[in-house]
Amino acid sequence: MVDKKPIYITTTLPYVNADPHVGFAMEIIRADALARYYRLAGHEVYFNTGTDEHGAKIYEAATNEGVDPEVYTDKLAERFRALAPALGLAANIPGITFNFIRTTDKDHVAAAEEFWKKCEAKGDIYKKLYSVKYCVGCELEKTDSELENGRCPIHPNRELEFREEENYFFRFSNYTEKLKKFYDDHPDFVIPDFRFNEMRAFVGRGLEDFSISRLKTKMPWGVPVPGDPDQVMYVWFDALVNYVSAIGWPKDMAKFTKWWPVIQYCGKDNNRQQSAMWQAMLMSADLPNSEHIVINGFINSAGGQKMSKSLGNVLNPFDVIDAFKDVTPFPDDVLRFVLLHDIPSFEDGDLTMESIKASYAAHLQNGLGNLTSRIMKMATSYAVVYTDYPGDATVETQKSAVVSGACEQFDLHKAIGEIWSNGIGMLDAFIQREEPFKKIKTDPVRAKENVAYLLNNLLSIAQALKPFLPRTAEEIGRLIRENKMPEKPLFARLP
RNA sequence: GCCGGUGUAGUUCAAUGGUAGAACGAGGGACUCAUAAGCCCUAGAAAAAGGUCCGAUUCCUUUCACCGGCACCA
Repeated sequence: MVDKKPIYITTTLPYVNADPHVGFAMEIIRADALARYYRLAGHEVYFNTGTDEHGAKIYEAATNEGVDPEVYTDKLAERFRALAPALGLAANIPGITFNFIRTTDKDHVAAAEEFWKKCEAKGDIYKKLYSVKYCVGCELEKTDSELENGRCPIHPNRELEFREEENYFFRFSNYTEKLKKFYDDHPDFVIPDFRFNEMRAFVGRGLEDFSISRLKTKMPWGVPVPGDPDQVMYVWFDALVNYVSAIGWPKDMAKFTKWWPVIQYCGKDNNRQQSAMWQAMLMSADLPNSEHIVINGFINSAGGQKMSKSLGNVLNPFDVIDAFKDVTPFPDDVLRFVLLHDIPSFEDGDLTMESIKASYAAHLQNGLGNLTSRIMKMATSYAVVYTDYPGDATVETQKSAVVSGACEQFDLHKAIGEIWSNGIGMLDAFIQREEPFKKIKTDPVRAKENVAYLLNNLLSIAQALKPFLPRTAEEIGRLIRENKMPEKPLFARLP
């Protein structure tokens, strides 16, 4: 067997100041589906996810609860760790190394410090006095984007104070030309192309240095800055390093070299950090750049309305799974299905509990589930087992080429859509056209050939579905192998 | 404001300089292997105005609407 290139896929690390939301569930499910796809294609795969645990917001939240940040983050990290079993992630698949990193892990902290030193040795880190805008009314620092007409929108009658603070900065400005060249040399670096264009425009305007540390007296919850006990790293700097520390950098360079570079999934609000800032940091540390940055859109509520707590339209991934637990043994696959099938790969999409139920009924209950039952009913009744069927190699090859082509372009929405439009629908039509259930009385030989053909194709659908709906695909495969009807409907009607 | 994008059936999307396709939803029909599922049929669409062209949904211009980006929120 030819050794295929090892594949390293990572999600961003969600900030643990809130429970997992459906947008992150989508990100991690897409990354998981891609990981499974590459594994099935014969690659060894490293799958990384985890939690980003430093920074002011977490420090404040912990303080408000009156607990140490360590205690607070330990609790929240477990909530995110629980996503793996709940979402059917590939945590125990041979050939896929599942890694859950916390930015508070000892190795990660050491890696962040080492990374800092590399950038510093390069001359890309310097200390600078700069002024932050401070609203006395809010008792908070304000960024320019938070201001209206140079004033705090909550306290427009108060003058902003300018407070001086000394922080470390990263010489992002050194990398304007290098990033431009890198982008030009890697025309598929950011996916989709319109997100890449945004980055080209951003870098094209010229880059400003950004701050990468905070005063420890104000915010102690961070990785210490090497050689300066008064400062901790700003959470971005430390968190981004996880993509290399997760695969052993710098202490296990053999492991690092095996897996790097990485395919990174992230939301559209993370484009700049991943595609520009992190890439400049890698250049500074003399490490090769990432391989691809894949940018997801957001999930909105009905009519494209943003989800927000105040509107009460926030969709919780665990609620979705819960809503289907009584009608199917695979409620996690229902969530995976709607996130992959109903949301465009690169644009924003809408999702509500109502739309999920409609999609479930149309595609899983009346589609895949029903098709499996009707085929397996005939297969068991006529004693047709799954070996020695005639097959239709041409059609199958074309279909799988479309699916795998779409996967390799990160268009998982297109890939799973193809399985429904050119797989399931065609088999239902075939049954209607050939009527093997009638033919069995007049021409049993032909009828059994028809059923064998159906079994063959149902199996190929199950194979194609493995990256997307792993448990369902496995169950359909089992039914075919063991020549059994489903004991209960795979996807029963909702009450 | 500047830059980029989008505007096609009730909804989500597709293709195309020459008859605009599909899926979901809606209405109807014949069947029965199946989860009253599935199959077949039907209805239903180019934001507005101008230009180029024999011919424009497609190319160009303008208007309108919506979306994204324009750095320290992770």
